Amino acid sequence: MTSTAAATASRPSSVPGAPGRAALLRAMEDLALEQGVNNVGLREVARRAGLSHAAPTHFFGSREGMIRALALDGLAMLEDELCAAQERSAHLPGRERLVADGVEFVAFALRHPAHYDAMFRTPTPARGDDVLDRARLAALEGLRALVEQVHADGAIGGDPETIYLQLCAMSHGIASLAVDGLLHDFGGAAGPDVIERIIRAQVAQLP
Amino acid sequence: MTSTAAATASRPSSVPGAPGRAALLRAMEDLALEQGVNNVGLREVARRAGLSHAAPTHFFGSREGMIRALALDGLAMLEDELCAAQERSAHLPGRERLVADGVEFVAFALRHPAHYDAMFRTPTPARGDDVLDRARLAALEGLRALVEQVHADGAIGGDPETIYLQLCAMSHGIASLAVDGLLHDFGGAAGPDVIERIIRAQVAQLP
DNA sequence: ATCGTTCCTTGACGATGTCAAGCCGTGCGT
DNA sequence: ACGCACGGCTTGACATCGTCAAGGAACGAT
Repeated sequence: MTSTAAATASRPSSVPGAPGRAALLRAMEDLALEQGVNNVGLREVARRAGLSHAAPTHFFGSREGMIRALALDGLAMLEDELCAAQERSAHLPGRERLVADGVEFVAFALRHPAHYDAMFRTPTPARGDDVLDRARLAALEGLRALVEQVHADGAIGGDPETIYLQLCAMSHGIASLAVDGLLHDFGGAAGPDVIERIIRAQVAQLP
Repeated sequence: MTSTAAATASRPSSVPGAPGRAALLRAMEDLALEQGVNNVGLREVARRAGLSHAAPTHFFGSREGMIRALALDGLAMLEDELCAAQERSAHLPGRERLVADGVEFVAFALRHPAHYDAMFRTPTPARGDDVLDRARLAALEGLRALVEQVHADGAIGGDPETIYLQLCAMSHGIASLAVDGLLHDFGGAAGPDVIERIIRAQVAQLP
């Protein structure tokens, strides 16, 4: 029950029980990609999903609830995709696995900017929401475990906790800049492979 | 001279020509601190500033223009404060100066979260705005120059461009997480000095 | 045939962003 | 002294928005 309930709670877009709900989430993602998450309007989402103007409020309770739903959706996706990336790179040496995880994290943000915004860059629904906090922790648990394992294997030294935070901060920083189109600003003459270059440099420097 | 002219141009809130404008900017900062930048409403700002409901549109043209004004205001402040921090730490060894600059950057974000949001975390007015882009570059020029100087002094090795980007990404990442209250989530048992600890670790690892 | 659920709509409310038009004091030219 | 342009702001109106209460249609179970 718990697993089904959790899956249902965190990925409501895939349950067939409420067709309109999934349509709304899809429409919202489209709109968020076009005009940014905090410019999406409930009524426009409903219009695009072919439903009445109050359908979003019905399903999500409020505008904030709708963004929250997108965030939970995205966090479940990120958890899956980071896990898959780890399996894909399981045969590589320790530091390469860290690079792969970091690159995958930023790539996810660029692949799903609307989701990423809702997940980590929309301060409003972030405060005191246990479900959301837990989902965020769960999505990153893989990275944390990887750091500890690579550390245990002796491929890196130092304090694993600090290193995990460094990687989180750096990945989130690059992802945020990239999603906002600010990397080019900051980077000046930076090519398209800046992201991997920075992450690689970062991991190479670890003690 | 340049500093005065730049401050006047980029900090219109301080010119006495339009008393209402400064009052609006102040009211907006207050409101943004309470409910987040993208939840501030023009009418509520006007109300709090004691002006009519259309005063903000008169001065800033639009909601987006008002956020842009807050961003420019903040960028000028950041430029000044980073510069001051550099002078304060000019006598320290190279790496310590990098730490001081990074810590000051994040401290600024925590001291002025509303400004920081408008400056670096509000994607809407960021696209294709030369003035804003230029102001962002100018605000960070000090950090870039510092990295190059410390590199020229031989205190760090590697590619200064990459290192500058690393520091930017990391600082922005920490600042974003901290402003959103997510650092505690990610950090688990992290104390209040996490920020300096991460930055210090980062700088210590530089080649 | 009636009940209960699920899924959604209708209608209304106050509040918002934006635009056009106008008001009013200060300073300046004449 | 007088007009007059200009900066600084207001008034009023409009479409649109988020939210809420109430209700209805489809549909399986009883």
